[in-house]
Amino acid sequence: MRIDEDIDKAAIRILHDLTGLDNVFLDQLKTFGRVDRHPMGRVVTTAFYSLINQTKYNPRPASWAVKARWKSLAELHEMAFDHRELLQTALDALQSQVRQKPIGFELLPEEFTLAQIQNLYEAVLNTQFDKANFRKKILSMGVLKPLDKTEKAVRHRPARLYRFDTQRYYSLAKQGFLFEL
Amino acid sequence: MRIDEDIDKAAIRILHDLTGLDNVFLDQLKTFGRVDRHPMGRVVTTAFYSLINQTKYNPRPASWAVKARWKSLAELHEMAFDHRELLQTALDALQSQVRQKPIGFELLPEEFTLAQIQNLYEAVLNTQFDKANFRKKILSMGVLKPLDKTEKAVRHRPARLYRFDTQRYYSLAKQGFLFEL
DNA sequence: CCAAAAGTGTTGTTACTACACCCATGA
DNA sequence: TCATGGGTGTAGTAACAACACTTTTGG
Repeated sequence: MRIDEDIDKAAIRILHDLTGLDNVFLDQLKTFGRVDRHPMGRVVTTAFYSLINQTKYNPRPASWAVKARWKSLAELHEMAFDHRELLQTALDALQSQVRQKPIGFELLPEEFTLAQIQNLYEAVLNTQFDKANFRKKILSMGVLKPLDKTEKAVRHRPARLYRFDTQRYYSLAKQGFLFEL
Repeated sequence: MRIDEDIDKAAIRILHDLTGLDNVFLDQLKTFGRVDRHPMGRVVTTAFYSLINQTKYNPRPASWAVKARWKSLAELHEMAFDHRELLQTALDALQSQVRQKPIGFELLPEEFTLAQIQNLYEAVLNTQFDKANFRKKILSMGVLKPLDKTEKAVRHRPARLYRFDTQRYYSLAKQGFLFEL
């Protein structure tokens, strides 16, 4: 972080410099400050995590970060320093946040099917949901706006598309409504 | 924080130096790093919050912090710098944490009555609960160990005392059980 | 017509709410 | 014996889980 830069701004800038990404969900996670966490000396790191929709955003790694690319969790092997711990903290935070705030939609296209949300939640929470019950629950929250559109070119009945209704969510939230999957 | 000191250790030390308190619940909250948050220059603060049981711990303010004392929220007026924001962040975190982790018991004596827990939750969450339903719910979690003791010297039917069963909580938590008020 | 996934309805069970009531104690 | 809070039971309702079933598309 620069001497004349807010910490949040620094996180945005660093993510942008590394990947070219901008205007993405970014949330402060935790500050890691064990004395021995870096072999070269004292380094205190405030970690942030971001949720990025691969269909909407195209990462362009900086020249000094050419090896930056998408990896599945399974692909990750050794990580530097205590970065495995940082990652685990982020995953825990994600699992806990995704159940009480509608941040899951950050990972979906603007328009999505109910099956896509369900798959997302099943992946993030590492569980299985009953299709009928899941859609009843998520629709009953009233924050999904059904569109007059369907999927195209699938070899089965095409699914209706939905949009997350931000306006509606905030007006409900103001009245004490809790998003809770 | 000292150059050779873990950030968590620093928080423990500072709390101890200021108040004499030791071995209390202490959790990292968030790191505040706006450029303009301190008029004297750039200050980045990692805030922690602590839950302290007044009946168990006796704060002894350091000589250079003689004005340190307990204040109710209502008593708080102006606070320095962005400390009002820090406090609000802590309160929000407390409300959200207390509903999903059994940290409320940090604020109670070792042995407590069900009415005490209920009062605590009502105060923290700023709500009211039905007595019968609240006790059914909290008892059904199975993490309260009933004692063969009751209150003394009350001019009504004395209430049974309970203890939070840490062992049991951890063994349940390992099986995926979620504390949720 | 078939396979595949979308989408709906029903039924039984569990959890929650509201509220009435009894109990034990000190004054 | 009264006031006060401790403690319990029940009935109605809402939420949830399981599962069977119908619908619509492409091949």
